[in-house]
Amino acid sequence: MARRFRGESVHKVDAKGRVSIPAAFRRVLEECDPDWEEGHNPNLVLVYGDHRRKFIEGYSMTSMQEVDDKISQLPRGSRERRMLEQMFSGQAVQIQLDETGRLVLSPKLREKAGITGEAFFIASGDTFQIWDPGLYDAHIAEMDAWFEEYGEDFDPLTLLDPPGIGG
Amino acid sequence: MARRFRGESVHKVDAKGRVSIPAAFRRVLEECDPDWEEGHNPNLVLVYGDHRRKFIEGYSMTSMQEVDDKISQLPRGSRERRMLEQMFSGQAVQIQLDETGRLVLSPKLREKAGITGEAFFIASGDTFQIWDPGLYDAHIAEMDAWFEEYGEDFDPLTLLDPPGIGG
DNA sequence: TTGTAATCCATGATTTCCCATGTATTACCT
DNA sequence: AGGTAATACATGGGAAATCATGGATTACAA
Repeated sequence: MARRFRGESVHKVDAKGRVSIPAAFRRVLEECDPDWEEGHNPNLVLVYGDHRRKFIEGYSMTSMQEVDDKISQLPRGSRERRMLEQMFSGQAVQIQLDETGRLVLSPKLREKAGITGEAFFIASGDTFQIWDPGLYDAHIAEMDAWFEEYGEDFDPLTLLDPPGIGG
Repeated sequence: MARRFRGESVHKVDAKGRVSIPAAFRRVLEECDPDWEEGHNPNLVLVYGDHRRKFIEGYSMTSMQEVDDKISQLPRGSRERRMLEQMFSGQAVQIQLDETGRLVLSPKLREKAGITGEAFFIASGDTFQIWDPGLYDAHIAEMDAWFEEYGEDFDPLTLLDPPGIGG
């Protein structure tokens, strides 16, 4: 697995749909784009297909490649494969960052994710997510509620070694 | 498990948020950064987590890798995994020490940990923690109170071999 | 030609880098 | 052992590069 994204931040979305992506994310995209070279702009893939998810998912070229490889190992014509191909091929766009590290979220993408004036970026392993800040807050609140079930001073690290899974 | 951090100390935080980290910690970070080489500066990951966490946790690259690996073994999309990715990818930053062994705590990080003019560093196994000195004192007091429950002459080493858990 | 989109330029705010200094430690020599 | 030189550290200040963002300009296509 290539370098991972880290961090979270909010950026303005202007009238043209332009948004800066976190500078730290650019470094990862550059490293993970086999075609990238110094002085040029890295490519990435935005996946918006899953209608149950209210955010856009950003893939570096190498992590997209990993997904593609896995998909092509599924039996041709299988329901699973067709579904995944639709999502990662059809309902996704490959784009290139511009000179100043911005990308353009088309009206369709913005509409899908409910993004208007601001976009919230958050790393998630080898991908990152783009949310409407308000929707993300709601999402967090949900997570928190679930979290509370574990008690006040619960340490998430204990989730790393779930009982019953030999480590 | 790679080399462990040892020791504790207090360092000034300047107006730009720069702090020296304990020199001994640097040696560990260097050894535990696969990309590090003599004359360069080691990388590390700071995890600041959510509002419940009143300190910043520093990971060497290898110990972060261990956590990442464990996370990627959890089922994709499970709440546990999402929770952990949020914390270790989203609420974390990868940074590099500067030439003089300092790192920069961004305003967000300082605010999260309540750090102002000074930062307290303390080793904790294969990670270390960064606290506001005052909050750390309070934390210690709490720990002490809990410790008392075990009785005055309790030996902490006995915690290493808890009854009922085969070693 | 008239909107739409991709480029190019501009700028204030941050962040990084580079240099400087005083002090504490260690190494070394006599 | 005592003194001195040589490092390694902790900390500060300013210059330079990067970033986030807005506006204008040019290229394109309906």
